[in-house]
Amino acid sequence: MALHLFNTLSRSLEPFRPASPEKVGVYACGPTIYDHAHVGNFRSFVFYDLVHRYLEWRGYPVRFVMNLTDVDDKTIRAAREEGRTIQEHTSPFAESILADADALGILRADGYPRATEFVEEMIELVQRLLDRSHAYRTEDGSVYFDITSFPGYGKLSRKKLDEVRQGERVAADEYEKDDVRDFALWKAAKPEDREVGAVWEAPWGEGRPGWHLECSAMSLSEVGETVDIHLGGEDLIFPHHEDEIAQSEGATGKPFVRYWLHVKHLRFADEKMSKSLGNTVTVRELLDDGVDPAALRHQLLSAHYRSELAFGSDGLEASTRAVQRLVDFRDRLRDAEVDAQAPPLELDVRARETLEEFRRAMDDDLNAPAAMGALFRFVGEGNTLLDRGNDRLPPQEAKAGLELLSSLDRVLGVVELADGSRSVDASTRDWVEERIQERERARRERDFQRADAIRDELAQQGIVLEDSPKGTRWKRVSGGQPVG
RNA sequence: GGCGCCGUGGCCAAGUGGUAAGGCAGAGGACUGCAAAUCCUCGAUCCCCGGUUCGAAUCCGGGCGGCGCCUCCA
Repeated sequence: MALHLFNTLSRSLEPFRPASPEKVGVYACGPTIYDHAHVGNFRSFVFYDLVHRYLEWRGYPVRFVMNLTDVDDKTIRAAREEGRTIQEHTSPFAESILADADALGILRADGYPRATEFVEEMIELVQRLLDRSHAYRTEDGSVYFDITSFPGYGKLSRKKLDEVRQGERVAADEYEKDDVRDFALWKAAKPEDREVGAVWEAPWGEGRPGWHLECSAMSLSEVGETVDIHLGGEDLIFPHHEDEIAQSEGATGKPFVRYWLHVKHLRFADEKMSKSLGNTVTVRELLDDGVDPAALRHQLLSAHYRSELAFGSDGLEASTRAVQRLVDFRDRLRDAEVDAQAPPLELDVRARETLEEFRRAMDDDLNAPAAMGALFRFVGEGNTLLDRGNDRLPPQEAKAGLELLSSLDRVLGVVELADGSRSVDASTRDWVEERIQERERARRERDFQRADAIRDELAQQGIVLEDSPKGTRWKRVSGGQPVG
């Protein structure tokens, strides 16, 4: 079976066929960088990363781009409040968001274009739309897209034009449009735009780009006229993506996007997490509170992207333990005794089966929860087999098992993250070893009170001991209590 | 009002026609000095009511409940 994706455009599962085998172009709608990103945003970004990683795992050459919106109503308002230019205001947030992305093990994109870097391209795009009579200028120097000039308008969101409620938009809009449903390509400069440096020169007057123009311009120049996959949150379907299609196809006459994928919202305290509802939690806050980044990543992958994900501390707690189970199993397998004479456990057979199950799940519209189900089934059965074999197995089986784990983790990215936050420096290592030896002496003398005191002391530092007939093993675990 | 989604064991969550993956939590047991890790055992008539079918969590109709979009939003 080949990879299948649910295309919002057709509302159905379609086999994935990129326009060209040479390069798969992916454009992801990124954040507006006027504030720190919250967990809901990162549900999307982690999903984008899953797409990125899975396409590469599947062997596609990928060009993956995510934009950063650094000029719009919100950035302008926020910059004014701080008395800064939009540039000054947004730059730190771009850094903060990329830092959070790193913390969650998100692969770097091939590019993070910012709207303000593509104003020239946007102006050209507007000009093309004017030339092709898809747009018109108004007296104040703004430019609007004429949606009646684009017959396909509404095809993504499945809205009928005459059903769009018009009253509120008229009241809310202070510009002069021919038709209230038209949207701005270029907004004539206002004093508050000038204050924060959000003004550019254009043939039809000074102003700034409209709401949706940046994605079209950057997508066209950074990925190409036809993008294979365009990613975004479900809230962007209308009007953002609908307008992008109109602009882009209006300008190029070519299909803009082959596959539209939209992520459902994160639910937090029974409603969607969003800034306007004021129920957001930032990634930064969670990490500062000691949440294991690997657990957060695991949690964000634990529901299918087209389902709502109920976010909360119970889930984070469950994910923390689930991640530890993966790490423990990997360590157990890595430390197992390999011996060509060992009786076969057939772990390699299970590894092959698991790989197939994993691929089948991911091929089915990137079903990460089902894919992780296959992984955990392997862990459970693997533990049983190792128990049976007394942690001794043939080398090729150990190798097959470890390779499977690392292969699946190239997609999931959970174990590598967990390893990162569990690393221990040399001096701590020495200290731990020393304390363990001391505890061993106490145990030999059957001074269990003292032995337990040492164990507790280590536990306070996040070091957990596991006694076994082969000696005492130790590991670092993630500490801290999730909030929410 | 228009469009759409969802309702699976205590929590989270796969499965969408052949009688219920997985994670977490819980109970009992094995192992352990005690733990930890691990293993074994235990738990769901899949919101309700009808219908289609040899057979439905899965399809259809109705109901109840929750959520999203229609406006900035991942």
